[in-house]
Amino acid sequence: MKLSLKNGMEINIEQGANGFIIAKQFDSTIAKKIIAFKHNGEIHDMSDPISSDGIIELIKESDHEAFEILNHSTSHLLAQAIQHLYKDAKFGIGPSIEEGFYYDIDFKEPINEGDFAKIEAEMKKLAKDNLKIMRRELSKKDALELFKDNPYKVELIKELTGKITIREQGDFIDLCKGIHVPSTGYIKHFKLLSLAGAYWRGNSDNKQLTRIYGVSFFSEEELTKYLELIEERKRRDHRKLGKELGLFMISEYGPGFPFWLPNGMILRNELENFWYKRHEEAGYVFVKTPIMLSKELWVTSGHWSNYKDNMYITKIDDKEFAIKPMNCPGGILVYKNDLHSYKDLPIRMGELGLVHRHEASGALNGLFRVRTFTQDDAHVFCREDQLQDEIVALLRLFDEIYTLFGLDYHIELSTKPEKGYIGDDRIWKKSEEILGKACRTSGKEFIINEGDGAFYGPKLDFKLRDSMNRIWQCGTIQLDMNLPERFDIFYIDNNNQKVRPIMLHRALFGSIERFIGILIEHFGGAFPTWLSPVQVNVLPVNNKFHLVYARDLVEKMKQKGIRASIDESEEKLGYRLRNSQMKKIPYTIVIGDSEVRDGTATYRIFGQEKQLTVSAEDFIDIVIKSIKDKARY
RNA sequence: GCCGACUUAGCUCAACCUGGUAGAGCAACUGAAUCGUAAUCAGUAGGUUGUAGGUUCAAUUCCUAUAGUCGGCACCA
Repeated sequence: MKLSLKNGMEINIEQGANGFIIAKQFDSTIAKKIIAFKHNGEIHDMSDPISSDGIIELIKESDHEAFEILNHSTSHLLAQAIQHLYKDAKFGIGPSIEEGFYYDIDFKEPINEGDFAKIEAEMKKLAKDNLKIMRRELSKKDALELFKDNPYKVELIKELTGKITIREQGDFIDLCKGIHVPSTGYIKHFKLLSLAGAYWRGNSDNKQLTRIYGVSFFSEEELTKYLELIEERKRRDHRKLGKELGLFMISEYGPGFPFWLPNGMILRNELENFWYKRHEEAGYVFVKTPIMLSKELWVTSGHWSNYKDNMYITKIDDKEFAIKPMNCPGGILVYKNDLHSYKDLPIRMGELGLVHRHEASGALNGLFRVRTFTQDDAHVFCREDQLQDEIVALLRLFDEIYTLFGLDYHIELSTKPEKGYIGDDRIWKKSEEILGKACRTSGKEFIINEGDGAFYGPKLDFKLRDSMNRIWQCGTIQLDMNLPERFDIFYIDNNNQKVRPIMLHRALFGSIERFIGILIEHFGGAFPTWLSPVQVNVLPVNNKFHLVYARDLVEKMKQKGIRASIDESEEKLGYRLRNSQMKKIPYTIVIGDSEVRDGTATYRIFGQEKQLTVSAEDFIDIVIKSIKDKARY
């Protein structure tokens, strides 16, 4: 049978026992590298039956789809090896994921990472056997019979309709409609990475299975590269760098409650000052609301009924109070403190608000997930006719600031949840449209996250991608249809009528703590000059002859607002230079005979070996410009 | 909260499997060396091995509990 390839070529396909085998006429080297194929847009196994019309696109090793197919196949190989080594193991599911694969397995006896070596060895053996991966279809009844000893597969089969697809490789059979490589021989370069508990079907009421994570590549180089990436992530871990650079600490006396150390405070203050300045320019006013407010307020806002268990509660004179988990009710009280005319709107009310949330102990993670953090919050109260412009302005501001840090991002529009939401459908639909339209007006692409909105309104979430290719949710723009109603806020329109304003919640960094954590990892601790705790480090070659000039230079820099330090220790220059580099100080300058004689400074920038000599004044100007431009260096 | 692992000097690690009261490097301190771009040399000090129990003649080591941390899961207004 002949089919046309996407490039116009015609290829022969042959009907085999399981369907069709493609590309007989390709020479063996090319054919080997074809993993699967797309037919009319759908991905198929080499053994999938297809109709004889349509266009075929071959999926080769280099395609991302092939990576997914390989990893999914590797998860089956893992399961087969486990089946050989642990007779009582029962299998859940084993999909491919963004960076590899996992398989959820119910072990009779717990295993640990020490067992990986022998599992990998068994996998290698099975891969070497080059078992053909076969597809078969069964009736539901036969499938239930086949998997009768496995309650997990039985549960899955019961929910399926029509023919049940299974995969067979040697003595291993799995329920699976996914796409696979033609045989286990394709699986050569893989590694088991970690072990974790995971609830069956993601539901915490269910039993926890053991999840084994791994990753698989088509070449040893790719695997090595990936393992190096993991190492690099560990080197850049904000918890490690935070300790090394003296930015923050977490004491066992306060799990989830970070301490800010002197260097971290400098960074944080710079960030906050910048935030205030930029928002002031954007027409914001600022408030600070109390971190503890009475229970009634939280009952009114609805937080008491929704989040009581995650709030810290205390008593004052027998009256219940709660530490705020959000800033909005405080912001609303400020709004209600005045009567507002339609001419006053929009009111953009910013607050770096300290909030506390009782997060589950297992959720805590450095600065990324803490129990107390500062939201760079703002509440925008506006008229309906102003909403669109407000959102467009926010999109611009967010874009400007994320770009400043060199952070790529994408936007997700989260829409009305299935249930538990408030407000009527018409307003939801309209709000969702406005959010989408604002994105399009700003030329921002977005993807829709169906049903993922907050119960009180739809939102735009900003997901940042750091230099390590990981994604973090930071910014958010949320429409609130709940609080204005609950607190009965209004403005007076031009007919002297009370009108409910629209309320937007928005955060750009999300949490200052988390954002700094991201920055630490994104920059690997080597911050742009304006954020660096120490911006210039001065090394006199010899304390006898060069100290006076060096101190004088440091003093001059300090007067210009540069954070300069001097290393006067009686150590060799190489030693002090090394220390300076380890602290990732942007500029290190060396002062010796020639600098003192000529009134110059010889400097090198962090991470570079090049040395430059300029006049002391020029050097100061270079640093000041770097700070002012918020440039990397 | 759940599953698994881990916790030894300020930091990074060793000794634990097979019980006999802990070692190294860096940092700190003292001294010598005064040196031009990523670690000069020598010496000193530093630990009731996370905490609480238990087993044992003897526990850093084995057992139990507990706290914290890490990898995930669940959660994330």
